[in-house]
Amino acid sequence: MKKISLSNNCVACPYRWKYLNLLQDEDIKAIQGNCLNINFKKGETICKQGTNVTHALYLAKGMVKLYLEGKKSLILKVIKQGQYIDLQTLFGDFVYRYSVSAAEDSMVCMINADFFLKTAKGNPDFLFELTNTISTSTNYVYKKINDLGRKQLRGRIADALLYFSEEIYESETFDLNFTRKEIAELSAMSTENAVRLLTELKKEGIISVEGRHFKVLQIDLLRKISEIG
Amino acid sequence: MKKISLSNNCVACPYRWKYLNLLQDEDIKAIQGNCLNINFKKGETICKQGTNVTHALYLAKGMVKLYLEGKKSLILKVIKQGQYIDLQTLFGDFVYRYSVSAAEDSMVCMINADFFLKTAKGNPDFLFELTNTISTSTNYVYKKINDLGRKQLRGRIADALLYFSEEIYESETFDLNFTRKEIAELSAMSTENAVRLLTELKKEGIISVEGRHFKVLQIDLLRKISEIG
DNA sequence: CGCGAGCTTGACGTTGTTCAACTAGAGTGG
DNA sequence: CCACTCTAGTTGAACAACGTCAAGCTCGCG
Repeated sequence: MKKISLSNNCVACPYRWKYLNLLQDEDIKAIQGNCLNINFKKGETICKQGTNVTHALYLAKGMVKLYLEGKKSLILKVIKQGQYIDLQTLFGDFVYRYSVSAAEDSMVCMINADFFLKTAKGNPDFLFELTNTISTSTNYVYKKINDLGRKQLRGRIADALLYFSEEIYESETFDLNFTRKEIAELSAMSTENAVRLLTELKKEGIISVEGRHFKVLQIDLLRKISEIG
Repeated sequence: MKKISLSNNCVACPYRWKYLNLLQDEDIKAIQGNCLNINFKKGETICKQGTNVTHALYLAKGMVKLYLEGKKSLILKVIKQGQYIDLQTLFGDFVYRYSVSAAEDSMVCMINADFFLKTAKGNPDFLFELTNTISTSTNYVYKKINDLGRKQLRGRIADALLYFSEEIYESETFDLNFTRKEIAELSAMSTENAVRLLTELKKEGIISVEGRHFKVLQIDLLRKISEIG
């Protein structure tokens, strides 16, 4: 069951977006009046591919995954707290190109879409940072195309490990909250091959794996594997 | 040899961006003073992966391809006249993630990057449309990931044909100005397989092909092939 | 007429998926 | 506390998908 509540103090919120301060306090308070806080448990769906955007979604706490649905899923990326989830949809054609679900218990701020866009339009500096955010995220997607379109399995699993280590957990050791199946979906391969390649990398001493506990031992080699594909 | 000239009448330019009119004439004239027109012959490189953005690039006339370099190229997309080429780089981290070259003789307007950004920031409505443009283009890239990450060759070649027919040439018959190798690079497959699949689709009566002259005969079937992957 | 680039086809080897079987651990109900 | 079941993870073997190699073909151009 989701716990829903009205936002009560966006101005002083410790989880607020780092560029929210580009707005005047009165604008922030107005947003607050149009904002709901919703709690999602791990695994719950936050938004669904093919539906229309009605709110700007800001991930205040937790972690979510963006993925494409179909016979088999493809995980586009993982988003950590402190980021918007759906800006390019909000500023695009309002149709979600992907689904989003909680990778751990998460809290999402839902801000009325029209109101959010109006506020953005009235605050160029704020809008400018939103635009930068969208652009940076687009560039990530280009990298993803490069990875999927031109690398073999070994390169792709290396990409996934580097992604977790460098982007998501920001540490050479991490406790992954994703299954082998999800690693495979992130790398666009079968679960079996993801497993095989992980044990291979483990045997070669490039990583160590114990269940969900990972450690990158030779990051240079991992980068090289990623490069040569 | 490139023909370079100063822009001389952006206000009345028949090739100008459809949302340029959101700027005041004085702003447009200021842009004009910071804008060069450059002609590229087919095949010439317009910008190079890994380099820094110094200008906003607007494709006034012609057609270009965006592609990732490497041992083998991967064509991300084709851009037709009337669109900006590098907005997400300009608003991102200023490093080109892809190379661009002319698919036919083209004219590009190069507007000083700092000046362009400053102007955008000072004109929220204009900036808003730029943001929308970037967002829409991001959504296209998600589709591309879906195509490359989850479909087999047959689905991917169908995607390429639909892309040319529906997005680029906007006609069921078209004279392609790309080689078989480039079709393959757009679909992330070997040239040989691109050829094989095209003749296959031809034999099945789904398309007709004579050299570079294409005709989509059964678009429903093509869409179905694209869907099932 | 000869040359080279783009195109085409078949044979073959590699890469990656699918299927099937098995293990370990976590939760459940008697 | 012990069967029972369910899910995640693992491994091997068969099979399909795809790329590479080699050869030949066509057409435009010098």
